[in-house]
Amino acid sequence: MARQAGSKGEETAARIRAAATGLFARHGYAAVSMREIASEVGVGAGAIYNHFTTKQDLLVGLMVGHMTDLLAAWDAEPMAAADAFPAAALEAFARFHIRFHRQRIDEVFVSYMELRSLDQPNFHRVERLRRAYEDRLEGIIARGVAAGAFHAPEPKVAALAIIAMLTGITGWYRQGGRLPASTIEALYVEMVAATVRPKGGPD
Amino acid sequence: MARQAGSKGEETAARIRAAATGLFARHGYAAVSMREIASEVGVGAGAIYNHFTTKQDLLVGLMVGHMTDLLAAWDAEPMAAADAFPAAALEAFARFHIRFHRQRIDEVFVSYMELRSLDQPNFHRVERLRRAYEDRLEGIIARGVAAGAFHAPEPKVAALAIIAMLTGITGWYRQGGRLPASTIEALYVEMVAATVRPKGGPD
DNA sequence: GTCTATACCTTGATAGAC
DNA sequence: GTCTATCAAGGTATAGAC
Repeated sequence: MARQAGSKGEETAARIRAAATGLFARHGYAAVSMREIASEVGVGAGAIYNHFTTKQDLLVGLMVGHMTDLLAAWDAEPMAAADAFPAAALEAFARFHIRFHRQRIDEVFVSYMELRSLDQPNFHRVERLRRAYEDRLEGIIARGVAAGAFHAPEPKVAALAIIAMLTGITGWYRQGGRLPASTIEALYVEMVAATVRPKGGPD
Repeated sequence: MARQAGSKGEETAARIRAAATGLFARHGYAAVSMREIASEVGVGAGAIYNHFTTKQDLLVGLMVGHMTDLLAAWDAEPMAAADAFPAAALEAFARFHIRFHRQRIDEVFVSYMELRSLDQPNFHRVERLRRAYEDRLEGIIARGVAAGAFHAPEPKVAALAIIAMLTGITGWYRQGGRLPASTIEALYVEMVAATVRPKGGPD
Protein backbone atom coordinates (compact mmCIF):
# COMPACT_ATOMS: atom_id res chain seq x y z
CA MET A 1 0.00 0.00 0.00
CA ALA A 2 2.96 2.29 0.61
CA ARG A 3 3.69 4.08 -2.62
CA GLN A 4 7.22 2.91 -3.39
CA ALA A 5 7.97 4.74 -6.62
CA GLY A 6 10.37 3.47 -9.25
CA SER A 7 9.74 -0.26 -9.01
CA LYS A 8 8.13 -1.84 -12.02
CA GLY A 9 5.03 -3.23 -10.37
CA GLU A 10 4.11 0.07 -8.79
CA GLU A 11 2.71 1.24 -12.08
CA THR A 12 0.36 -1.74 -12.09
CA ALA A 13 -0.59 -1.03 -8.49
CA ALA A 14 -1.45 2.53 -9.45
CA ARG A 15 -3.64 1.33 -12.30
CA ILE A 16 -5.39 -1.10 -9.96
CA ARG A 17 -6.06 1.73 -7.53
CA ALA A 18 -7.41 3.91 -10.31
CA ALA A 19 -9.69 1.20 -11.65
CA ALA A 20 -10.92 0.28 -8.18
CA THR A 21 -11.66 3.91 -7.35
CA GLY A 22 -13.86 4.32 -10.41
CA LEU A 23 -15.68 1.04 -9.96
CA PHE A 24 -16.21 1.46 -6.22
CA ALA A 25 -17.57 4.96 -6.81
CA ARG A 26 -20.00 3.82 -9.47
CA HIS A 27 -21.25 0.56 -8.02
CA GLY A 28 -20.09 0.40 -4.44
CA TYR A 29 -17.35 -1.65 -2.80
CA ALA A 30 -19.42 -4.74 -2.10
CA ALA A 31 -20.89 -4.83 -5.60
CA VAL A 32 -17.51 -4.83 -7.34
CA SER A 33 -15.49 -8.03 -7.71
CA MET A 34 -11.75 -8.41 -7.86
CA ARG A 35 -12.25 -9.93 -11.31
CA GLU A 36 -13.95 -6.78 -12.58
CA ILE A 37 -11.13 -4.61 -11.30
CA ALA A 38 -8.52 -6.90 -12.83
CA SER A 39 -10.41 -6.97 -16.12
CA GLU A 40 -10.45 -3.17 -16.32
CA VAL A 41 -6.72 -3.06 -15.66
CA GLY A 42 -6.09 -5.79 -18.18
CA VAL A 43 -4.55 -8.36 -15.86
CA GLY A 44 -5.70 -11.61 -14.31
CA ALA A 45 -7.57 -11.58 -11.04
CA GLY A 46 -4.73 -13.24 -9.17
CA ALA A 47 -2.29 -10.48 -10.12
CA ILE A 48 -4.00 -8.01 -7.82
CA TYR A 49 -2.81 -10.00 -4.83
CA ASN A 50 0.79 -9.19 -5.70
CA HIS A 51 0.02 -5.59 -4.71
CA PHE A 52 -2.74 -5.82 -2.12
CA THR A 53 -3.21 -8.52 0.45
CA THR A 54 -7.01 -8.34 0.51
CA LYS A 55 -9.87 -6.43 -1.08
CA GLN A 56 -10.32 -4.61 2.22
CA ASP A 57 -6.67 -3.57 2.11
CA LEU A 58 -7.20 -2.12 -1.36
CA LEU A 59 -10.19 -0.11 -0.14
CA VAL A 60 -8.61 1.28 2.98
CA GLY A 61 -5.53 2.27 1.00
CA LEU A 62 -7.67 4.37 -1.31
CA MET A 63 -9.49 6.05 1.54
CA VAL A 64 -6.48 6.76 3.73
CA GLY A 65 -4.59 8.02 0.69
CA HIS A 66 -7.40 10.36 -0.23
CA MET A 67 -7.91 11.76 3.24
CA THR A 68 -4.18 12.16 3.79
CA ASP A 69 -3.81 14.02 0.50
CA LEU A 70 -6.79 16.20 1.39
CA LEU A 71 -5.36 17.19 4.76
CA ALA A 72 -1.89 17.80 3.38
CA ALA A 73 -3.24 19.91 0.52
CA TRP A 74 -5.25 22.14 2.86
CA ASP A 75 -2.39 22.50 5.33
CA ALA A 76 -0.21 23.67 2.44
CA GLU A 77 -2.61 26.54 1.66
CA PRO A 78 -1.40 29.93 2.88
CA MET A 79 -4.79 30.72 4.40
CA ALA A 80 -4.63 27.61 6.56
CA ALA A 81 -2.24 29.47 8.86
CA ALA A 82 -3.59 30.01 12.35
CA ASP A 83 -3.16 33.77 12.13
CA ALA A 84 -5.15 34.27 8.92
CA PHE A 85 -8.21 36.49 9.15
CA PRO A 86 -11.19 34.20 9.78
CA ALA A 87 -13.35 35.55 6.97
CA ALA A 88 -10.55 35.13 4.44
CA ALA A 89 -9.70 31.69 5.79
CA LEU A 90 -13.31 30.59 5.54
CA GLU A 91 -13.56 31.69 1.94
CA ALA A 92 -10.27 29.98 1.16
CA PHE A 93 -11.49 26.80 2.80
CA ALA A 94 -14.70 26.79 0.77
CA ARG A 95 -12.87 27.35 -2.51
CA PHE A 96 -10.27 24.75 -1.64
CA HIS A 97 -12.86 22.15 -0.68
CA ILE A 98 -14.91 22.70 -3.83
CA ARG A 99 -11.92 22.55 -6.15
CA PHE A 100 -10.26 19.59 -4.50
CA HIS A 101 -13.48 17.63 -4.53
CA ARG A 102 -14.32 18.56 -8.10
CA GLN A 103 -11.00 17.14 -9.23
CA ARG A 104 -11.52 13.91 -7.32
CA ILE A 105 -15.19 13.12 -7.49
CA ASP A 106 -14.65 9.36 -7.42
CA GLU A 107 -12.32 9.43 -4.43
CA VAL A 108 -14.80 11.59 -2.55
CA PHE A 109 -17.65 9.24 -3.27
CA VAL A 110 -15.67 6.29 -2.03
CA SER A 111 -14.34 8.03 1.07
CA TYR A 112 -17.74 9.32 2.15
CA MET A 113 -19.88 6.32 1.24
CA GLU A 114 -17.77 3.30 2.02
CA LEU A 115 -17.03 4.00 5.66
CA ARG A 116 -19.44 1.22 6.51
CA SER A 117 -17.48 -1.22 4.36
CA LEU A 118 -14.41 -0.87 6.57
CA ASP A 119 -13.69 -3.24 9.40
CA GLN A 120 -13.36 -1.63 12.80
CA PRO A 121 -9.63 -0.85 12.93
CA ASN A 122 -9.65 0.58 9.43
CA PHE A 123 -12.79 2.57 10.16
CA HIS A 124 -11.10 4.28 13.06
CA ARG A 125 -8.06 5.15 10.97
CA VAL A 126 -10.17 6.87 8.33
CA GLU A 127 -12.53 8.41 10.85
CA ARG A 128 -9.62 10.04 12.66
CA LEU A 129 -8.49 11.67 9.43
CA ARG A 130 -12.00 12.86 8.65
CA ARG A 131 -12.30 14.38 12.11
CA ALA A 132 -8.97 16.14 11.64
CA TYR A 133 -10.26 17.76 8.46
CA GLU A 134 -13.49 18.85 10.15
CA ASP A 135 -11.43 20.26 12.99
CA ARG A 136 -9.59 22.53 10.58
CA LEU A 137 -12.86 24.20 9.62
CA GLU A 138 -14.15 24.22 13.17
CA GLY A 139 -10.98 26.02 14.20
CA ILE A 140 -11.52 28.76 11.63
CA ILE A 141 -15.10 29.25 12.77
CA ALA A 142 -14.15 29.28 16.45
CA ARG A 143 -11.50 31.91 15.81
CA GLY A 144 -14.01 33.99 13.89
CA VAL A 145 -16.47 33.77 16.75
CA ALA A 146 -13.78 34.74 19.24
CA ALA A 147 -12.88 37.73 17.11
CA GLY A 148 -16.53 38.78 16.86
CA ALA A 149 -16.53 38.35 13.09
CA PHE A 150 -18.77 35.27 13.01
CA HIS A 151 -22.00 34.21 14.63
CA ALA A 152 -21.96 30.48 15.41
CA PRO A 153 -23.28 29.26 18.78
CA GLU A 154 -21.87 25.81 18.02
CA PRO A 155 -18.79 25.97 15.78
CA LYS A 156 -18.68 22.20 15.50
CA VAL A 157 -22.24 22.04 14.17
CA ALA A 158 -21.59 24.92 11.77
CA ALA A 159 -18.51 23.15 10.47
CA LEU A 160 -20.41 19.93 9.83
CA ALA A 161 -23.23 21.81 8.14
CA ILE A 162 -20.86 23.68 5.84
CA ILE A 163 -18.90 20.59 4.89
CA ALA A 164 -22.12 18.70 4.12
CA MET A 165 -23.33 21.58 1.98
CA LEU A 166 -20.08 21.78 0.05
CA THR A 167 -19.63 18.05 -0.37
CA GLY A 168 -23.19 17.81 -1.67
CA ILE A 169 -22.02 19.49 -4.87
CA THR A 170 -20.39 16.26 -5.95
CA GLY A 171 -23.81 14.64 -5.94
CA TRP A 172 -25.14 16.66 -8.84
CA TYR A 173 -22.31 18.61 -10.47
CA ARG A 174 -21.55 17.57 -14.01
CA GLN A 175 -18.86 19.08 -16.17
CA GLY A 176 -20.46 20.96 -19.04
CA GLY A 177 -23.69 21.48 -17.09
CA ARG A 178 -25.86 24.58 -17.13
CA LEU A 179 -23.65 26.57 -14.77
CA PRO A 180 -19.87 26.93 -15.12
CA ALA A 181 -17.80 25.72 -12.19
CA SER A 182 -16.70 29.26 -11.36
CA THR A 183 -20.31 30.38 -10.93
CA ILE A 184 -21.15 27.45 -8.71
CA GLU A 185 -18.07 28.15 -6.62
CA ALA A 186 -19.04 31.82 -6.20
CA LEU A 187 -22.59 30.87 -5.16
CA TYR A 188 -21.35 28.46 -2.52
CA VAL A 189 -18.71 30.83 -1.20
CA GLU A 190 -21.47 33.34 -0.63
CA MET A 191 -23.77 30.82 1.07
CA VAL A 192 -20.98 29.58 3.32
CA ALA A 193 -20.15 33.10 4.41
CA ALA A 194 -23.83 33.77 5.10
CA THR A 195 -24.05 30.71 7.33
CA VAL A 196 -21.85 32.28 9.99
CA ARG A 197 -22.55 35.96 9.33
CA PRO A 198 -23.85 37.93 12.32
CA LYS A 199 -27.38 39.07 11.55
CA GLY A 200 -26.69 42.74 11.94
CA GLY A 201 -23.05 42.35 11.01
CA PRO A 202 -20.89 43.54 8.12
CA ASP A 203 -21.92 42.83 4.58
CA MET B 1 -44.93 -4.43 -3.07
CA ALA B 2 -48.35 -2.78 -2.96
CA ARG B 3 -49.36 -2.59 0.64
CA GLN B 4 -52.48 -4.71 0.71
CA ALA B 5 -53.48 -4.44 4.34
CA GLY B 6 -55.41 -7.10 6.20
CA SER B 7 -54.03 -10.24 4.59
CA LYS B 8 -51.96 -12.44 6.86
CA GLY B 9 -48.77 -12.40 4.84
CA GLU B 10 -48.66 -8.64 4.73
CA GLU B 11 -47.41 -8.58 8.28
CA THR B 12 -44.49 -10.76 7.26
CA ALA B 13 -43.84 -8.52 4.27
CA ALA B 14 -43.72 -5.52 6.58
CA ARG B 15 -41.24 -7.25 8.85
CA ILE B 16 -39.10 -8.15 5.86
CA ARG B 17 -39.13 -4.52 4.76
CA ALA B 18 -38.17 -3.37 8.25
CA ALA B 19 -35.32 -5.85 8.54
CA ALA B 20 -34.06 -5.05 5.06
CA THR B 21 -34.13 -1.32 5.76
CA GLY B 22 -31.97 -1.69 8.84
CA LEU B 23 -29.51 -4.08 7.25
CA PHE B 24 -29.22 -2.12 4.00
CA ALA B 25 -28.61 1.07 5.98
CA ARG B 26 -25.91 -0.49 8.11
CA HIS B 27 -24.03 -2.58 5.59
CA GLY B 28 -25.25 -1.55 2.16
CA TYR B 29 -27.55 -3.29 -0.28
CA ALA B 30 -24.89 -5.35 -2.03
CA ALA B 31 -23.32 -6.50 1.22
CA VAL B 32 -26.55 -7.90 2.65
CA SER B 33 -27.80 -11.34 1.65
CA MET B 34 -31.36 -12.55 1.42
CA ARG B 35 -30.40 -15.17 4.00
CA GLU B 36 -29.44 -12.48 6.51
CA ILE B 37 -32.70 -10.64 6.00
CA ALA B 38 -34.70 -13.82 6.38
CA SER B 39 -32.74 -14.77 9.46
CA GLU B 40 -33.50 -11.45 11.14
CA VAL B 41 -37.20 -11.86 10.38
CA GLY B 42 -37.15 -15.43 11.59
CA VAL B 43 -38.21 -17.15 8.38
CA GLY B 44 -36.46 -19.21 5.75
CA ALA B 45 -34.72 -17.50 2.87
CA GLY B 46 -37.20 -18.84 0.36
CA ALA B 47 -40.13 -17.24 2.15
CA ILE B 48 -39.06 -13.77 1.09
CA TYR B 49 -39.89 -14.63 -2.47
CA ASN B 50 -43.56 -14.99 -1.57
CA HIS B 51 -43.61 -11.21 -1.06
CA PHE B 52 -40.92 -9.81 -3.35
CA THR B 53 -39.98 -11.14 -6.74
CA THR B 54 -36.29 -10.17 -6.47
CA LYS B 55 -33.87 -8.47 -4.13
CA GLN B 56 -33.96 -5.45 -6.43
CA ASP B 57 -37.74 -5.34 -6.12
CA LEU B 58 -37.40 -5.29 -2.33
CA LEU B 59 -34.96 -2.38 -2.51
CA VAL B 60 -36.93 -0.24 -4.92
CA GLY B 61 -40.07 -0.78 -2.87
CA LEU B 62 -38.34 0.64 0.19
CA MET B 63 -37.04 3.65 -1.68
CA VAL B 64 -40.21 4.51 -3.56
CA GLY B 65 -42.20 4.04 -0.37
CA HIS B 66 -39.92 6.36 1.55
CA MET B 67 -39.87 9.09 -1.07
CA THR B 68 -43.61 8.88 -1.59
CA ASP B 69 -44.23 9.18 2.14
CA LEU B 70 -41.83 12.11 2.33
CA LEU B 71 -43.56 14.00 -0.45
CA ALA B 72 -47.03 13.27 0.91
CA ALA B 73 -46.05 14.32 4.41
CA TRP B 74 -44.65 17.66 3.24
CA ASP B 75 -47.61 18.35 0.99
CA ALA B 76 -49.88 17.80 4.00
CA GLU B 77 -48.10 20.55 5.96
CA PRO B 78 -50.05 23.82 6.13
CA MET B 79 -46.98 25.85 5.20
CA ALA B 80 -46.57 23.88 1.98
CA ALA B 81 -49.39 25.96 0.51
CA ALA B 82 -48.35 28.10 -2.44
CA ASP B 83 -49.54 31.28 -0.76
CA ALA B 84 -47.58 30.88 2.47
CA PHE B 85 -45.06 33.60 3.27
CA PRO B 86 -41.70 32.42 1.93
CA ALA B 87 -39.74 32.97 5.13
CA ALA B 88 -42.29 31.02 7.15
CA ALA B 89 -42.46 28.30 4.52
CA LEU B 90 -38.68 27.97 4.47
CA GLU B 91 -38.51 27.59 8.23
CA ALA B 92 -41.33 25.06 8.12
CA PHE B 93 -39.53 23.12 5.42
CA ALA B 94 -36.31 22.99 7.42
CA ARG B 95 -38.08 21.82 10.56
CA PHE B 96 -40.11 19.29 8.64
CA HIS B 97 -37.07 17.89 6.85
CA ILE B 98 -35.06 17.57 10.04
CA ARG B 99 -37.84 15.90 11.99
CA PHE B 100 -38.92 13.55 9.24
CA HIS B 101 -35.35 12.45 8.62
CA ARG B 102 -34.58 12.06 12.31
CA GLN B 103 -37.48 9.67 12.65
CA ARG B 104 -36.39 7.62 9.66
CA ILE B 105 -32.62 7.61 9.67
CA ASP B 106 -32.36 4.18 8.12
CA GLU B 107 -34.77 4.92 5.28
CA VAL B 108 -32.88 8.13 4.52
CA PHE B 109 -29.57 6.33 4.41
CA VAL B 110 -30.92 3.76 2.01
CA SER B 111 -32.71 6.25 -0.21
CA TYR B 112 -29.71 8.55 -0.55
CA MET B 113 -26.95 5.97 -0.76
CA GLU B 114 -28.37 3.13 -2.76
CA LEU B 115 -29.38 5.03 -5.87
CA ARG B 116 -26.46 3.38 -7.60
CA SER B 117 -27.76 -0.05 -6.70
CA LEU B 118 -30.92 0.48 -8.73
CA ASP B 119 -31.22 -0.68 -12.29
CA GLN B 120 -32.01 2.04 -14.80
CA PRO B 121 -35.82 1.98 -14.83
CA ASN B 122 -36.00 1.88 -11.04
CA PHE B 123 -33.38 4.62 -10.77
CA HIS B 124 -35.51 6.93 -12.84
CA ARG B 125 -38.59 6.23 -10.75
CA VAL B 126 -36.80 7.20 -7.54
CA GLU B 127 -34.91 10.06 -9.16
CA ARG B 128 -38.19 11.61 -10.31
CA LEU B 129 -39.52 11.56 -6.77
CA ARG B 130 -36.32 13.06 -5.40
CA ARG B 131 -36.51 15.84 -7.98
CA ALA B 132 -40.10 16.53 -7.01
CA TYR B 133 -39.06 17.02 -3.39
CA GLU B 134 -36.21 19.34 -4.36
CA ASP B 135 -38.64 21.28 -6.51
CA ARG B 136 -40.82 21.99 -3.48
CA LEU B 137 -37.96 23.79 -1.80
CA GLU B 138 -36.83 25.47 -4.99
CA GLY B 139 -40.35 26.82 -5.36
CA ILE B 140 -40.31 28.37 -1.90
CA ILE B 141 -36.96 30.03 -2.59
CA ALA B 142 -38.05 31.30 -5.99
CA ARG B 143 -41.17 32.85 -4.49
CA GLY B 144 -39.07 34.46 -1.79
CA VAL B 145 -36.74 35.93 -4.39
CA ALA B 146 -39.68 37.22 -6.42
CA ALA B 147 -41.09 38.85 -3.30
CA GLY B 148 -37.75 40.46 -2.51
CA ALA B 149 -37.49 38.59 0.79
CA PHE B 150 -34.65 36.27 -0.27
CA HIS B 151 -31.35 36.66 -2.04
CA ALA B 152 -30.63 33.62 -4.24
CA PRO B 153 -29.23 34.14 -7.74
CA GLU B 154 -29.86 30.45 -8.47
CA PRO B 155 -32.80 29.06 -6.47
CA LYS B 156 -32.10 25.55 -7.72
CA VAL B 157 -28.54 25.64 -6.39
CA ALA B 158 -29.67 27.12 -3.09
CA ALA B 159 -32.26 24.37 -2.73
CA LEU B 160 -29.69 21.64 -3.34
CA ALA B 161 -27.26 23.25 -0.91
CA ILE B 162 -29.88 23.51 1.82
CA ILE B 163 -31.08 19.95 1.39
CA ALA B 164 -27.51 18.63 1.50
CA MET B 165 -26.85 20.63 4.64
CA LEU B 166 -29.98 19.35 6.37
CA THR B 167 -29.61 15.76 5.26
CA GLY B 168 -26.05 15.78 6.51
CA ILE B 169 -27.38 15.77 10.06
CA THR B 170 -28.25 12.11 9.71
CA GLY B 171 -24.56 11.39 9.22
CA TRP B 172 -23.55 12.34 12.73
CA TYR B 173 -26.67 12.84 14.88
CA ARG B 174 -27.05 10.33 17.69
CA GLN B 175 -29.89 10.28 20.15
CA GLY B 176 -28.60 11.16 23.59
CA GLY B 177 -25.64 13.07 22.14
CA ARG B 178 -24.16 16.28 23.49
CA LEU B 179 -26.84 18.54 22.01
CA PRO B 180 -30.59 17.93 22.31
CA ALA B 181 -32.50 17.56 19.06
CA SER B 182 -34.35 20.82 19.63
CA THR B 183 -31.08 22.76 19.84
CA ILE B 184 -29.75 21.20 16.69
CA GLU B 185 -32.99 21.99 14.91
CA ALA B 186 -32.82 25.63 16.00
CA LEU B 187 -29.21 25.95 14.84
CA TYR B 188 -30.03 24.60 11.41
CA VAL B 189 -33.18 26.67 11.01
CA GLU B 190 -31.03 29.72 11.59
CA MET B 191 -28.33 28.63 9.15
CA VAL B 192 -30.88 27.81 6.47
CA ALA B 193 -32.48 31.23 6.83
CA ALA B 194 -29.06 32.87 6.62
CA THR B 195 -28.30 31.06 3.39
CA VAL B 196 -30.89 33.05 1.45
CA ARG B 197 -30.95 36.23 3.54
CA PRO B 198 -30.22 39.45 1.65
CA LYS B 199 -26.96 40.91 2.97
CA GLY B 200 -28.44 44.18 4.08
CA GLY B 201 -31.86 42.67 4.62
CA PRO B 202 -34.13 42.12 7.59
CA ASP B 203 -32.85 40.25 10.59
C1' DG C 1 -47.32 -19.08 3.45
C1' DT C 2 -43.43 -21.22 5.01
C1' DC C 3 -40.39 -24.93 5.07
C1' DT C 4 -36.19 -27.75 3.42
C1' DA C 5 -33.34 -28.89 -0.20
C1' DT C 6 -30.95 -27.60 -3.92
C1' DA C 7 -29.54 -25.80 -8.64
C1' DC C 8 -26.39 -22.84 -10.48
C1' DC C 9 -23.33 -19.13 -10.30
C1' DT C 10 -19.94 -15.81 -8.53
C1' DT C 11 -17.16 -14.56 -4.87
C1' DG C 12 -12.30 -13.73 -2.42
C1' DA C 13 -8.24 -15.84 -2.16
C1' DT C 14 -4.45 -19.43 -3.13
C1' DA C 15 -1.03 -22.60 -5.70
C1' DG C 16 2.24 -23.62 -8.95
C1' DA C 17 3.93 -23.09 -13.82
C1' DC C 18 6.37 -19.79 -16.45
C1' DG D 1 5.01 -10.29 -11.74
C1' DT D 2 1.50 -12.48 -14.14
C1' DC D 3 -0.86 -16.40 -15.74
C1' DT D 4 -4.29 -20.40 -15.41
C1' DA D 5 -6.58 -23.46 -12.60
C1' DT D 6 -8.80 -24.24 -8.55
C1' DC D 7 -10.88 -24.22 -3.79
C1' DA D 8 -14.32 -23.48 -0.31
C1' DA D 9 -17.83 -20.45 0.81
C1' DG D 10 -21.70 -18.00 0.09
C1' DG D 11 -24.78 -15.55 -3.41
C1' DT D 12 -29.85 -15.36 -5.68
C1' DA D 13 -33.50 -17.77 -6.86
C1' DT D 14 -36.45 -22.02 -7.51
C1' DA D 15 -39.03 -26.56 -6.56
C1' DG D 16 -41.96 -29.35 -4.15
C1' DA D 17 -43.58 -31.09 0.43
C1' DC D 18 -46.60 -29.69 4.02
